[in-house]
Amino acid sequence: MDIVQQIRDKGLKATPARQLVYGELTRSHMAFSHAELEALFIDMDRVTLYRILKDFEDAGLVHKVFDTQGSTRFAICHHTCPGKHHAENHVHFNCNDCGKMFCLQAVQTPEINIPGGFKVAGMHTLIYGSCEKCNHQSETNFPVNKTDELIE
Amino acid sequence: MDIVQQIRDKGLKATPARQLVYGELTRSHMAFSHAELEALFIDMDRVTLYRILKDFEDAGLVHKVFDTQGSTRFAICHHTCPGKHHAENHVHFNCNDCGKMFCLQAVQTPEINIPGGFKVAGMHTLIYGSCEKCNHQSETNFPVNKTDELIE
DNA sequence: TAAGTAAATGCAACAATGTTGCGTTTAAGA
DNA sequence: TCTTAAACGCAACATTGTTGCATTTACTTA
Repeated sequence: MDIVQQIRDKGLKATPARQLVYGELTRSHMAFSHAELEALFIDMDRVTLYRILKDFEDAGLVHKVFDTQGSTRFAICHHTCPGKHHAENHVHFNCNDCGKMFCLQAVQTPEINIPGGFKVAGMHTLIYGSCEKCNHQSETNFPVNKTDELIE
Repeated sequence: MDIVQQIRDKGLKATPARQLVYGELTRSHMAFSHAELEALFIDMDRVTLYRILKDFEDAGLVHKVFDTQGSTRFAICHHTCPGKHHAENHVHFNCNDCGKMFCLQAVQTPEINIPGGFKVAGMHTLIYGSCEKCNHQSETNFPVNKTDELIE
């Protein structure tokens, strides 16, 4: 299904700005910060971008996550989220070196038991370390080749 | 060991403000936001509080965590952290109702395997739901008694 | 216990991130 | 193509955190 239709299906108008943002997010498994998107779409108004991300989140198109620095990031919802209540039951990986954040769709958040009177509703799992690209670069210590660009 | 000595042992001067902050943090297993501490110590300068928390973090006295809203919180390091590198291998619980955040010292972060070329350095586990107090209040629906104040 | 000094504080100013109000423009259905 | 609610662009504001600098204070040592 095309991008325009996916946006419209959520009751949102498929404006050019929204198509750009949604397109970028769907094309990768990355969680983007506002700053990253702003740098990508330099003509886009700052406030408009904030509102697009908020609207997408409310519509269940993207989910909001926080990286190891506490910065807000947005990533596409691959498993359709029912409205504002995001399942978001997968794990995120944050690279300490390049700062990029990956959605590991395939990895579910683990089960965990906690003591005390806590009623558990869900959990966030954020793994950090080195992503493949950075990892590889630091080991080999010479410029990586073009194929590495395809990893993400 | 007393608070003054613990602060001095990290090479920091045990000023009144630092004693107040460190005292509050040690007395509970809670992770405090800057705003919560500011409300607690109304005469304390905003910037001073920021610097105290930063100094404590650098010294390994407290660790920084982020709650489900992405807000920064600080909690005491119960297992002595070597300088800036915090072990912080325990789980945190964030109450959706009262917003408070608890350090579950007894619960270690689970083991997890992830695919791809990621090199894992560590992980953050944040569980959310209802804390005992809020949980209990919503069930009973009448004012809780004084003993509930002791739960934390 | 007084003096010297590096560290900590308080204040003002600034920076980054996010929100709100409002007038203008535009997507999409009639 | 017309209409209109939704989205946008801009300015202003709010919150959170940082930096520079002059003043004060905790701790050392004499």
